Amino acid sequence: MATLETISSIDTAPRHPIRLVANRTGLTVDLIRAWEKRYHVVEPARSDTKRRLYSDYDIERLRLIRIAKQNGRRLVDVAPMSLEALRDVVSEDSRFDAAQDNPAEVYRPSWSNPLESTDTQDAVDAMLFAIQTMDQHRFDQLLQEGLVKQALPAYLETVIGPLLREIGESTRLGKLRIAHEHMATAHLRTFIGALRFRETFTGSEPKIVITTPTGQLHELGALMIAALVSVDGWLPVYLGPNTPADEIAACAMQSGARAVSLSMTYPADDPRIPTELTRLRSQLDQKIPMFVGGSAAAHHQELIGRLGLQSPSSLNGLRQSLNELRDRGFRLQSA
Amino acid sequence: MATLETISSIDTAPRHPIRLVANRTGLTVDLIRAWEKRYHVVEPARSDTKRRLYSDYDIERLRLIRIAKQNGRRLVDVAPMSLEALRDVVSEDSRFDAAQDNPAEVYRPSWSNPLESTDTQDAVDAMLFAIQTMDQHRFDQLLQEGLVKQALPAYLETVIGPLLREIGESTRLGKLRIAHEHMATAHLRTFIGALRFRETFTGSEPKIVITTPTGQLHELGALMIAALVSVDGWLPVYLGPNTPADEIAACAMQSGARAVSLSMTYPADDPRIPTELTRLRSQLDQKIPMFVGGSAAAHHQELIGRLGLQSPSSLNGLRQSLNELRDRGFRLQSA
DNA sequence: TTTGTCTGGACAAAAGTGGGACAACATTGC
DNA sequence: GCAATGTTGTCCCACTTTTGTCCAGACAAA
Repeated sequence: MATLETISSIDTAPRHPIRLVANRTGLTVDLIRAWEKRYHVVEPARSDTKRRLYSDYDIERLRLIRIAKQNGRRLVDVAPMSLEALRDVVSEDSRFDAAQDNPAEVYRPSWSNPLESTDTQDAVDAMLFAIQTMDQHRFDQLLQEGLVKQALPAYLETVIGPLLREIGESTRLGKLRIAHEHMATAHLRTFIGALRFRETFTGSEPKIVITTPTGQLHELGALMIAALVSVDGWLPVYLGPNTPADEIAACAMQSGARAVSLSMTYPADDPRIPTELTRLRSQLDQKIPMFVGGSAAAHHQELIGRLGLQSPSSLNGLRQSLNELRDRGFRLQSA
Repeated sequence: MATLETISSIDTAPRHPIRLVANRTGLTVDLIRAWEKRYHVVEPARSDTKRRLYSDYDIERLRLIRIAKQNGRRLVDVAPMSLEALRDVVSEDSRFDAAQDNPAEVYRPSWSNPLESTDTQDAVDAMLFAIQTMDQHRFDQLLQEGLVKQALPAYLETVIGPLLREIGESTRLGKLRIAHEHMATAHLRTFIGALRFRETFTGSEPKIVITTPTGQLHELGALMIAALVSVDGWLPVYLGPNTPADEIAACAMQSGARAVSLSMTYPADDPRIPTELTRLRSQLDQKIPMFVGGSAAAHHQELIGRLGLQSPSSLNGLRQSLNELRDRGFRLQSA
């Protein structure tokens, strides 16, 4: 039974080119070579033409060293360490980081509680009050009520959207606790998700892949879009948040989607966004339009223009574009 | 489970001209020919006049190779690979790319493994098939149907749990793409979330805070617990995934919860877990029991014992503990 | 006739290699 | 506080290997 030894061991077979190592570790090719030259951080095997060939073990080492550096360690110190020592160092550092948290604060409601919600601002305020008082039942009730008063698209644009913004802003300012935000987000996830099933399904709807790119962990924007487009006779293929470009492309192909929509909110300047969008655009059939929305889209105007993506300025704009696309599709099919 | 292998087989009938292949894969015509000449990447059949005729299989190969190249692989390395090997390589790469935050949702409850009757195994297989073919409507239908046949607690334990495990495993093995897993996870999030609203609400239920600790991003285990306990007359205060210890404590205090339940699955050895659990236990009223479950709980036995946490070995065990707690509470209140 | 594909080869761009330079920054010694 | 020294990421060069594009002339398809 060699299991105990072998389980945790990492493959030391050399097979990965330097470019792949750079992709996986987030280091640059130059840097990997420089580290090797100076400190022998890793000593990769070579191909018969002197190309470096790295093992999984090497990659893990580099990854850990990078994290150690981010935690403030010096390269000279960590370079000669064994994998185990590196793991220890890294986990010790992150343990320390986790310890510094924000202090608890006294809770005091900062919104009044408008019982009769006349206009949308009142509706949002009432919901914020319910969130702050952790009154889940009331929150659900308000969400349901609002939906009765307005059609879904208007409701999403005038109530849910502003509500999300207020929640984010209030949490940032400390008016809401993270716990409140979490509870509200979880409820909204359930609520908006359930909306999609209200529409009947005929099987002939055009499909649209909806998700967020790698690094974007907030899914509510995308989920709102899924709910919205299902009203207009699209069938959303909803993938949740954080989907790699390759997977989005493959999904669009397999499902035969006619469009792709991405939502980006936070972090707005994630360096992976340009790469991912470019990759997706290049892998996707040119006839399939890509829509990008969300607050972070504004930070990538140039890229969006260069890649020829569509970036509607509002949910309504998105609806209109999709309606046109759908109708154009119908004409094509019948012609 | 031969189904999963067979349905993914690809047509090898040669019929596509090179131009179409170029359009579909995003490669140029010249490049496809060059790859063939130099590395025999694909060896298409020929028409009677020597025109190349590609099969769907060839196209898939070329598509995968293109993606592998974008991931940093060298053409020489990937050219001789089989389709399966290519799939492995590509899915491995996109999993470990600098993205590296989204390893397959491997939900392996430490607390279940009943003998799986053929009935439920069939149900799971049917769902897996729907997922693989991206038949969302069918998947929803199957989820709903299953719920009619069994009571919710049994359904969660015998169908949903095993399904999650199979999805995780299949994705790891490359039988499912990450996109499939994402779609399935998103649907399950919606489905399980909606279950909580089936129960009527009297306002007198004891509350239980349910979430996952910092670093644990997979929420389905926690959400299942929320659905489960609402059947037994608890009101879940559900916070979604990744909640810091301080926030959980504050939430328990504000809502007046009688218990806290945490789900931990991946990563099992996150160094933040001990810190967070210790912190939470110390901030929480000693009279409030903490339940921890999920596959990662097994990695922290010693800690769980030291802190005096409860770690039921099955969903049923959790139910029983909570029922006792609830009834004890009633006696206390009426006394 | 016009357009597209085929073969084989030529050529050029991209990417990798070893070596070194250099600026920004941190640390040390005084 | 300041200068000297050490650390580290980035860039440049000359050269090799790998990979993408282009061309010419023959033939096939529309």
